[in-house]
Formats: sequence, structure tokens, C-alpha cells
Amino acid sequence: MPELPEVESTRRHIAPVLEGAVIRQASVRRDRTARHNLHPGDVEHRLTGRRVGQVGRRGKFLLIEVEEDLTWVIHLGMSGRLTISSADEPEVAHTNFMVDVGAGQIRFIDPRTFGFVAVFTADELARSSIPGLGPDALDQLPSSRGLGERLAGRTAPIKALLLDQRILAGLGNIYADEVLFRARVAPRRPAGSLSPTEVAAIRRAIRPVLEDGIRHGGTSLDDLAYLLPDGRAGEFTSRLAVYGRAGERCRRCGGVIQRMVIAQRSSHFCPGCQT
DNA sequence: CCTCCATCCTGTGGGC
DNA sequence: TGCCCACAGGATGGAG
Repeated sequence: MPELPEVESTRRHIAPVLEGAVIRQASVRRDRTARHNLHPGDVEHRLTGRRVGQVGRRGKFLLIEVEEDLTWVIHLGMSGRLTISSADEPEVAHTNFMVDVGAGQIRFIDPRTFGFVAVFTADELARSSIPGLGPDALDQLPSSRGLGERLAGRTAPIKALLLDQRILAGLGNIYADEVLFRARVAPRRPAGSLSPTEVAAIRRAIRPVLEDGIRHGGTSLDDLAYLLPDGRAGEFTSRLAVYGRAGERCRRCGGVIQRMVIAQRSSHFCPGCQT
């Protein structure tokens, strides 16, 4: 589930633990989690004994500087989360990766294993999918005109393009639905058919939706998936306007929230408010 | 280039 | 209670 607000909330928790720390030991418990490195052992070898620099984020990717010009990449995938733990805490199931920094451990728990951990050299990073990411939806949000140019001529539904990380990095299925509700645009509208006013409404909705999500620690749809690194659930869940509320009443107009599949993903919207 | 679809995994919840 | 199926926050590669 983790989208930009969940990844950013995670980043803010782990940054104070990692920045400036030396990794005493890095341990890959499941090879698939290190699949983006040529040799799975590279993740352990390249992290162990090295000092950590800035903990950054681009879209849903955590990008962490490591000395010797390395970049430690973490993607939470569908079911990944990080925890801050002490060394003597028992490991929960699906702890696929961990680092020990002496003061504690950062553990990567990911049942569905769509997430990954990689450590790239500058060359490897340049050849990865990271440079292909669009501007960050929060830190590099393009102008309304810039966004319009990215959508111009496209026939795919706007919902599908908001999920395309090459256009804008950070929105996922939940926040794309929430942004479109706030902008009052129906998710299946062909992107290229949107008026400049509608594009501006979408652009204007992105920041408050994401910032509200971050302020409340993200969205935890159930107890087993995303949690903050301290184990708490994100509290944005109760503030969702449409996502997961099919059949319930729209808080704005009182109509009934609908669910339909768009771009193979469940989409939620209010037919009364969104056109 | 664009759009659509299957696929990688595991866990959960609903229906029977 | 048990079983089976559908579905779930993401990203990618290939077909058409």
C-alpha cells in the first residue's frame, strides 16, 4: 500500500537512526528481496562497515547515500514496511532484510516480496529505473501547465496516468482516487480531454492531499500491512474521502460512492461530485 | 510511442 | 469448521 505519504512518514522515522551511523552488519534473509543487484551478496557487502549519509526519497523510493558513492535503494512494494527494533526483539515473519547500526536495527518486513532493497554504484543507478521517474509529486510538483503538457494527447484515463510514475512520482491507487475527488474530476476521463481548469484543479489537489496524508502518518487499511516504523498505524485511513468507501455516503454531497475498475485497479469516486 | 494485460508473491476475508 | 476463490497499497515487460 505504501505510497508517497507512507514512504515519507517512514523516511522521517528512520532518518535520525541512520544518518551518520555506521552499518555494523547488513543481512539479506531472502534472496528475492535483493534481486535488483547482479549478485545478491552485493547488498550485504556494500553496506556492511560503511557510513550512511542523507536519507532521501523520490516518489515511492527511499534513496539513501552510503559512503564510496553508493546509493541504497529501498522500495516497499505492496506490503513492505520498515521497523526500528532493538537487537533482542524477536523477528516477525517475512523479515527479509535488516541492518544493525549498533544503536538498533532497521528491519524490512515484506510478506508479498514485491518490495526490494538494492545498493547501486553511480553507474548502476544511472541504468536503473530511478532516473526515469517523473518529478516528485510533493517536492517537484510541476506547474499546472507542465502537468497539462504531460497529459496532452493521451487517451488513457486520468486515473491510469496519475499512477504512471514516469509522469509524476509518488501517487498510488489510494491517493490518486483522493486527489481526483478533491479536484472533482471523474477517474475515467481521458487525460487529454481535461480542460486547463480541470488540470489545474488536479494539480492544486495533490499537495494538500499528500500533506494531509503525511501529517496523519499515512494510511493503514488493515493491521497487517503498512505500519509506521514505531509500530503505530497510520491515521489518515479515517480521513479518506472515497478510497474503500464504495456504497457509503459522500461527505460532501451525500451521494453514494461508487467503485469501478480502471487500469486494472479498483477506483472509487463520487458520481455527484466528480464529472 | 501508446495502451492493455499478465505476472511476480503471500495473506485475508467472503461465500458456500 | 473448512475449502476455494477473489482480491489487495506496485512495477515491469511484452503483445498488439
